[in-house]
Amino acid sequence: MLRTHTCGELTLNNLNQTVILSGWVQRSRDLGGMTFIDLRDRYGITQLVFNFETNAEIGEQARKLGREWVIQVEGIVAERYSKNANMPTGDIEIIVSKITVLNEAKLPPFTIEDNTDGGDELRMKYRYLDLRRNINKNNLMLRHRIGIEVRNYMNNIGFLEIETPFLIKSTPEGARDFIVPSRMNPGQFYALPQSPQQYKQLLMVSGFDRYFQIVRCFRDEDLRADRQPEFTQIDCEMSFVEQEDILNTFEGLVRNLFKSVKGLEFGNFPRISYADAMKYYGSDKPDIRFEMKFVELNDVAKGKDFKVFDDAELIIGINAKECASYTRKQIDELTDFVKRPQVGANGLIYIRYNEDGTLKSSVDKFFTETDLAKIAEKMNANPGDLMLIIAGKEEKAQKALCELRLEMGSRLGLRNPGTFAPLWVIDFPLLEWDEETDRFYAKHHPFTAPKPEDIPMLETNLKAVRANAYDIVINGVEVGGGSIRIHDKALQNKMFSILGFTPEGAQSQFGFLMNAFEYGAPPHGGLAFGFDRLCAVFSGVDSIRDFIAFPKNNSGRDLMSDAPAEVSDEQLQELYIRTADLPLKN
RNA sequence: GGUUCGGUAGUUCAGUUGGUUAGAAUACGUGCCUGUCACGCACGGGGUCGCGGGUUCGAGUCCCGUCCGGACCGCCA
Repeated sequence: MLRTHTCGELTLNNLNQTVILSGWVQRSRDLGGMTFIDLRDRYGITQLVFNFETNAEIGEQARKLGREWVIQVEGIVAERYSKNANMPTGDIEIIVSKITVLNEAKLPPFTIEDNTDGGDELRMKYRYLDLRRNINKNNLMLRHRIGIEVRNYMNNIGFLEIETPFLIKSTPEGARDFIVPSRMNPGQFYALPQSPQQYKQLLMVSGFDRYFQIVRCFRDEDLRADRQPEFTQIDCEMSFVEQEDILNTFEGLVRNLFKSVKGLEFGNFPRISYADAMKYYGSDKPDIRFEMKFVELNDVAKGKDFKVFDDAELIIGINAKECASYTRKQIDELTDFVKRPQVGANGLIYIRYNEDGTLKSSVDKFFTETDLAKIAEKMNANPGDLMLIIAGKEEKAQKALCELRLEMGSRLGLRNPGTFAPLWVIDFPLLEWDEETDRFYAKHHPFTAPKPEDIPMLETNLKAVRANAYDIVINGVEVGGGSIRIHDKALQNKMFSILGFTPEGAQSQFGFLMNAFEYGAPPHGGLAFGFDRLCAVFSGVDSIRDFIAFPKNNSGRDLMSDAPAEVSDEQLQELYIRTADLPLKN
């Protein structure tokens, strides 16, 4: 037997038992007359003790053990002289009588400790070692926990988990597909799914009225801390439902996750329309852990001969409570922040509402104290507050002020990772105009149903048509989104034509789905959660990589295996792929 | 495609205006130490300053190029 117990379970209840433990040497402390070794496995750490007075021979063996060696020990559970209240096994230690070295280990390139000395790159290269650390281990355990809770909950309310194919047909809409050459069909390619979208709709046609799947998805787009080329969705679809049914069902799921995983109770999630989200937060995924809503100032700010304001399409501000004491330097910092190309504002105007009731601004040349007081009143500002104002084209100003609002929220400590503010964003626009290609794109995807009351506008005002589409947002992170789908063939054809597909083009891209819809498609809709993001949000961190066992870096590389890599000419020849078109190196 | 930050000991970093033998912490090794748990103390080994070129009497430091990594914008229905 290699072990009788794990390294995390022994307590005073096991006193005087003879036990066998196996694990990794975390660290040793050699005090001369005695040596302590921390033995680690997935379950915890147990202290081994070696006393040279009672058994010098085994003490000598213990001294030779290096970091991360894999060992097995046999010994007796004893009560500690000096206990360690910080660890679950801190009351006991093992008086070891026998050591077996199961495997020696090279010195790890970074220390396997909670406060490791390793940098990101190195830890990625040796990811299997990094996963020995508590932080990563706990993240993967949380992921497992959430996955189990999702499956239990969905099962309990009648959902079936059904797998869909990974080798599918490429679709031109949306994200770039990863493509896979077909050896048996020269010159032809599969695509890896960006999501099981069309298959889950086919399952609705098949009558599986409650489907879900925890499934890997693939998108060949540039990466971020919260975006990986392969990621996992909790993909869900339901038949015979309206938007309200879906929101309620999945709000139930999220509420249950919060309760079972975090022990938190929530009432009904607030709902906000896309239009209001943009108006008040400048974002379709607002962080509503704090207020600081946008206030539109066009009527009180224009007409004072200040060109920036008079020329602006939109003038909006936020009220940073209790920030009137901000120094010139701090305000300059904020100005630089919004002027960064990524944020894109041309400048920042401030109005300081001093404690004595006077008003001081960066535009005093154009605005009298009375003018400023009007703005202050509109922004609900009080003495001690600092108003920050951005003007410009509507979209640009909203985006910049959104960034500034989040920055101020962070600076003021209003974005506590332990606080959770979920909400639904609903009534998304159906279509999005693309200047570059001079055509409409589906904001969500081409199967999204317009709101019934907006259908007449498909003939008159495409930009104003709203969709039965919705996102669930937690703490400013879009953790899920979905829509009611079109199940009416005529409406679907109308959509394809608006999106610029010829009937033949639509038939060749989506024919199998369209054909299926002729055989009795039920009304249906669904939603997909980003599983990795959900885990990250639950932990209050930004990076989903921390919740993926073996993630890619932001160039899409696996630093550990060094994928992607070149393949042999033979492999390429089998696939009828020539290398001649590759960019030359050097 | 773009913006920006970084690359110096196993590791994390410092390195002033271009100037003597490139430092610290930690890790590692050796010795001492009987209650440690970030043990302590002493000593020691450890460097292609990412790579290539240039400027200079002299380059870790300045310039050009290049490779690698991080963050972000575009992109991500």
